[in-house]
Amino acid sequence: MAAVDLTTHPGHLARRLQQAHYLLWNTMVSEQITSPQFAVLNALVAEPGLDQRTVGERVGLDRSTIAEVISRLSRRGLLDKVRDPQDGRRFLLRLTDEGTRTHRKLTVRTARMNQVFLAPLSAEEQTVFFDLIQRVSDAAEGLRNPTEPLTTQC
Amino acid sequence: MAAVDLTTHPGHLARRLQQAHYLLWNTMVSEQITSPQFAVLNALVAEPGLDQRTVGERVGLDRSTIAEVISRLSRRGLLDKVRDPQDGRRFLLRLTDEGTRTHRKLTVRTARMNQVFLAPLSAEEQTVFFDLIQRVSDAAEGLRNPTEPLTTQC
DNA sequence: CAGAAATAATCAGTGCCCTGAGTAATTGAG
DNA sequence: CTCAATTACTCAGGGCACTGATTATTTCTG
Repeated sequence: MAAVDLTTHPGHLARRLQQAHYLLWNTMVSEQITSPQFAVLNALVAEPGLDQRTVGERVGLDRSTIAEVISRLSRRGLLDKVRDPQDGRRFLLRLTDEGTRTHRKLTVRTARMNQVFLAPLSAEEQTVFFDLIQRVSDAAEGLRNPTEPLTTQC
Repeated sequence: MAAVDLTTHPGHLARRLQQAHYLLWNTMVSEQITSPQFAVLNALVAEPGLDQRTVGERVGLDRSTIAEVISRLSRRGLLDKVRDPQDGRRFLLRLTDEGTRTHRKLTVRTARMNQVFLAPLSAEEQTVFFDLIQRVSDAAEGLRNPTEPLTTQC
């Protein structure tokens, strides 16, 4: 009797959107490489030699998850992990040739998939879609970090 | 060099949006009950006595995931599973009093959380936000089902 | 320089999410 | 009525996502 309408719950919509994307990715892009894995490859194409933590920051994955994703990519020979000689805590990450090839191939397919995925929206609507989601995500993320830029002096 | 901009990739945005929601849910709604679990409770408030598969359909969870979620809710005493006397394959699900109380309590908190989550958007923008996400999700979901309504005769 | 604080990575534990294979019960066709 | 197809659920297996605790290394401070 007191049930709510989940279609007005952004969390539920976000989950459904991600599921829909996951399924389309599997059929149109790759069954081997997942979307988060592609994001990691992409980050390392942009900035080779990043350490694990920073890659996680770039693609929005926490320390544990990024460790798993990287271990899978490494096991498949798509990237190399080497200890940073400057800082023995870090591992520096770099794509292998195979990793670079995979990224290039998936970039094309991903673009096609995004077109299909966004096809129900007009060009203007797509812009709004990106803008709204990004604003909500950024704001929510900001709620986590206790707004530390308030360090006036010290 | 050939890296792409992930902020124009709906899949990446969807993942970030869901993460942001997950974190806010944990701080503002509950650390015990997750958003998918709440969705199940909500479905059973609307339609008590549903079977497991149908609940999954209502909230958008596949057979395996819904089984896990229900088993957790059942373990916590929030719902009861009883064999359907009419059909021995089914389990009929029904909230316990505790489950109903939990749903009522979380409904209030969820509404508050949604307000905070959507605060960066104006009222009109919120409407557009729901509409766009829903259209994209529905369309993608439609790509899965091979449009079987095309059964002309047989 | 030595001990304390901070940092990068790992591990254990929980939960969500999907597929493919298997089991038990029901339904449908011959 | 009997056997095959269908259906509800379970199980095994892979991957994503987070927290809290631990380990190794570096950095900061007295």
